[in-house]
Amino acid sequence: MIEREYQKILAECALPAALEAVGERWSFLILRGAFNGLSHFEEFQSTLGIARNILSNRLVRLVEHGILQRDPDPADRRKVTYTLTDKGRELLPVLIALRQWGERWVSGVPSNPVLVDRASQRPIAPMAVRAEDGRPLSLQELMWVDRAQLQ
Amino acid sequence: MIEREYQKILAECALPAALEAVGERWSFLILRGAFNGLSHFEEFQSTLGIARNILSNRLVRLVEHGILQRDPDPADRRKVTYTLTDKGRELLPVLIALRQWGERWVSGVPSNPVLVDRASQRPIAPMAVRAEDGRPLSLQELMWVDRAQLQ
DNA sequence: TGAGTTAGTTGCTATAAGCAACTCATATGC
DNA sequence: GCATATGAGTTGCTTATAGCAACTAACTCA
Repeated sequence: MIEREYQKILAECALPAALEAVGERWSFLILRGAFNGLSHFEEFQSTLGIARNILSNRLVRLVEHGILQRDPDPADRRKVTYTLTDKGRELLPVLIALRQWGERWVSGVPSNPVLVDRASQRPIAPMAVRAEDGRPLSLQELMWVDRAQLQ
Repeated sequence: MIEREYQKILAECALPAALEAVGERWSFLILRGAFNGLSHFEEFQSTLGIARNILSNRLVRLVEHGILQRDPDPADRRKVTYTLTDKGRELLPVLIALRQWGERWVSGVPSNPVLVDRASQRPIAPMAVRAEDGRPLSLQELMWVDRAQLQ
């Protein structure tokens, strides 16, 4: 494959765009905190142990990208709540996939708490690349196809 | 929820461990390149436009973490090939989830090339958190449960 | 009114990223 | 066999990002 083709492949991929929004250090950990119920500056700061100026900067950026929403608390005007937007909530598959990978290949120990299906009370399935019908696919069952090639 | 509990929740999560391995700038883009067939230093460098010293450092770290494998080419002793290990290949769900999120929420345009099921020649399903039986679950259908609580 | 809380900001230092030029071992063409 | 090119880095220097400690300003609560 010639280099020109690589350039094209990699230029038409949304991964760099995604990383631009959430690829900085601490961003994922702040989002994990938000998924676990953190919502105030001091909560994020003391729980994550992140430097205050960095946290401030990251929160501004996540809000600018529409991933978190910043709302002054009307009841206590010192307080500000940061909550996930739809855009932010849709990052859950990314966080869970990374966490499961870390669990299996890095830390080696099961994480806690566990995300469970409310109905069955059973833990969620491992994140996997799947066919339209939901069947998990291995790398051998996958191939890259140029969009234009798709009938 | 008191702060002590947050500390515990976040300490028992494998996400920080995962980020330690692949959370640095460029790591994901290097891995994306590897999934797309890049294997040589000069290929990564010219395709990604990454500084040579940073690329060198990132490749060393990914090899140290067992995510890439470094092999001198016996046919041309100047060349070295970097290939994904099983540990590296299992990061595909993370990369795909991020790419799909970026596609939907940041770039707004479909990425190319597309990952398809070799059998059906149809694109893969969107990455989602799913129940054991493969059913996609929304955030409302999910809850965090302490591991010890599980029957 | 005075102490404590919340969400930051400021100034300074340390670590990481980026750039250009260079090295060194090999390969290739004449 | 020698000049030239290639592949995989390394070195030195500059710029950007992260981390730390101390400070501020608005507000709350006793």
